[in-house]
Amino acid sequence: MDTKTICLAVLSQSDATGYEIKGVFEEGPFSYFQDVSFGSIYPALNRALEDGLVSVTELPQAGRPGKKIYAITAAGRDALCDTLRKETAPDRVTCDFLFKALFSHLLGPVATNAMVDQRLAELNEHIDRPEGCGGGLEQLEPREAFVFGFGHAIHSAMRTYIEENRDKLLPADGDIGRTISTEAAD
Amino acid sequence: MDTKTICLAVLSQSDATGYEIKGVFEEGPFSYFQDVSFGSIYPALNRALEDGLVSVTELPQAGRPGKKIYAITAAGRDALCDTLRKETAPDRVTCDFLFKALFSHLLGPVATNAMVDQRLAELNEHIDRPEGCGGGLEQLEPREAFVFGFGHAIHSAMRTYIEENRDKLLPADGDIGRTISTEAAD
DNA sequence: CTCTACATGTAATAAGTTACATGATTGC
DNA sequence: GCAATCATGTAACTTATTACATGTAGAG
Repeated sequence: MDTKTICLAVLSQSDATGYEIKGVFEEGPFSYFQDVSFGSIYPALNRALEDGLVSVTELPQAGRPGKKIYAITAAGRDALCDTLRKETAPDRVTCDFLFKALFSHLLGPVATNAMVDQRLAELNEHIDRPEGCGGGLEQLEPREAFVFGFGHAIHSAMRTYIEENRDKLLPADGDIGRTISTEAAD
Repeated sequence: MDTKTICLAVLSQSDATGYEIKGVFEEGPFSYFQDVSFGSIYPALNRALEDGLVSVTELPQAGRPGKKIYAITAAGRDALCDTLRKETAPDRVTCDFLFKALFSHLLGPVATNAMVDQRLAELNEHIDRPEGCGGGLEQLEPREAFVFGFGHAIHSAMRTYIEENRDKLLPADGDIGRTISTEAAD
């Protein structure tokens, strides 16, 4: 989703600074499917301000650059709803992992196993970390629980699939891949 | 994965034209996790040619612009292996669907239901279409079957999860969402 | 007669990432 | 003292998408 929409969506929940907007999708239960950087947030907020989609209250702070607390306007809310109704970008399961798996014969069994183990470790980290949301898991609203649970379900399915099928990525010779072969480690 | 790597990877399997490279990830069993357009393929191939990663054989055709059949070089194969060993970009479950689900209260029950139905239809289309690979499903190599099966498993998991939890996206009032309410259709 | 497949390529445009610049405070 | 957190912002860079330009042949 484009940065402008992300900003408007966060602001539709509560007023926030650019810094805080980044935090919503950087940590917490929703970090797994969106990503934003300051380099796109701040320009997006300024553009939204020019377009009257948000308003800003500046509160100066000692030393630090003044906090700019953004709030969504009625026009912003309309624009957000419009976008949510229109956009129907097809979903993407874009992981480089699959790409590498498809060409795992070029990697060799040792590097392939290492890659698979790493991917499983990443998945486990995500799955076994329900605290990721900052301790407020039980307070999630149903639709938030839906999104959080979606990630959990999908990552679990990935783990299961990988565990059950990883042998397909290795030569059929038996336990070559499990043993340290003569292949040079990278 | 960046276009250059995609091109090299396809060429590592067999010689191909830019047109054919696009086809590999546009249709067939691997189209669900990668995307490429001509606007990125042709420049990538020309850059790869300059860098000595591929060679080209031009065969003129009547009328049509001459076919340029690219082949990977030894240097290209090395570059490809290097990239596959290094890159460990975290995977992304980037679907706008989740984003919209998170803000489904702004859509209202009718639009939300429509969105969910549409997503389910898309998933079903993908899941129930094993012919997607051009009829050669049984001939897939194990690692290809792994990647194809991965998509199937994940899409099935998504479908199951959505079917079982879609009620979380609607108000808890019972069957409001299932009935045509007074809400205006978009 | 038009649309699609074949086949390559460029240019305008869009969008985001990374790195930098600034600067105080708090924890290690 | 050094890194991290808070806090905003700009500029350079990379990358890809879209639309266009060109042109034939076959299918409907």
